[in-house]
Parts: sequence; structure tokens; C-alpha cells
Amino acid sequence: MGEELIAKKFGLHLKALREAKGISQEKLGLTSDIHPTYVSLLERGINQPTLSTIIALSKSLGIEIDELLSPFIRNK
Amino acid sequence: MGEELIAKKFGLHLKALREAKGISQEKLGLTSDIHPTYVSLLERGINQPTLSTIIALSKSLGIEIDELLSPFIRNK
DNA sequence: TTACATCACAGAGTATACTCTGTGGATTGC
DNA sequence: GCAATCCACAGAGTATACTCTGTGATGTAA
Repeated sequence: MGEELIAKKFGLHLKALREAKGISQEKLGLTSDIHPTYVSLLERGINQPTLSTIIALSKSLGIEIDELLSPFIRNK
Repeated sequence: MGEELIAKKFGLHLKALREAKGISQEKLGLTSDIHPTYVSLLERGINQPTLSTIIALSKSLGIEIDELLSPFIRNK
């Protein structure tokens, strides 16, 4: 799987999870200490997150890491 | 959790998993298309991986992502 | 001793993750 | 109309992820 596809898949899933929680990119940025414009970059699949970003986002969304990364885990 | 601690935790776990499989950093690097010296950097907790690196490593180790990231997931 | 495997580590370079400021479009409510 | 919210996006800068080459230390086996 190419890196671009990985970023796109992650971005779509992140956006879906955020919208399911009913919070804005700005609010997610505030609670996760990630710049709102970078949340936008992630959701559009332009950049891919590092481990600490993944951890910060899942914590801020109130979910476990394996839920945030479920598109990349079989049987989920 | 600080970024350094995250990198250290991940590195120790990666090393344990790799040694459990009985393969060298060089071999893991070959099959995952990650430079062997970078595997060393990751295991020593100097750098932290991006999502695509996490995916490549878990694939190469023959495990799921949530097993590679289990130190950061509750109830695992 | 020699040879080989494995790894830590340095140093230098490239790619990209991430921040910050700002602009503008689309929507909603007053 | 105006104001406010939300977001895409540009552009520039800093930090760090990642590659590559090389050296040396350690252990093990012939």
C-alpha cells in the first residue's frame, strides 16, 4: 500500500470519526494540541501522522488507537 | 505522555517483537523496505515512526498493527 | 588468529511532518 | 445587510523522519 493511499485512508477515517463526535477541526486541534490547519491536512490525506500524533488524536477523540487505525487492521 | 517516552516505549516493544521472531535488524529492514540503521534508531527510541512505517513494520513482522502498538492501547 | 554476523553510533543529506499567519468561500442566524 | 462559524488552501518557516555510508565494538565459530 502506497504512502499516499495510507494518508488518504487515514484522513477519511479521521474526518468521519471527528464528525461523528460533532466537533470542529478547531476544537479537536485545541484538545489534542495539534494545529487546526494540520488537522485539515491530515483529513485531506496530504500528510500522514506520526505515532505521537496518532496517540494525541485518539485520546482527544475519546477512542482507542486501534479504532483510529481500524482501516489498517484486519477483522475490524 | 511525552514524545520521547512514546519513542522509547515503542522502541523497546519493537525490539522485543523482532527478537521473538529471531530475525536481525538487517533482515527486518530488507523485508519492510526500511533502512537497517533506521530500525536501530527506532528501537533505541531516538525517532518515532510515521503511520506508513508502523504499517510496514507490522506487515513485515507478520502481526497486526494493534499488536505492534499494544503498549499504547488499554486492555491489551 | 581470521572471518563473519550483529549492532551502536556518527555525520551528512533529503524528504516530509508540523506550526503559524493569513485569505477567501460557504453556510447559518440576526 | 452583517457577524460568526467552519473549512480549504497558500506560503514560509522549523523540527524531525528517513536514507546512506562508514567505523568500531562485541560475540561466535572455524
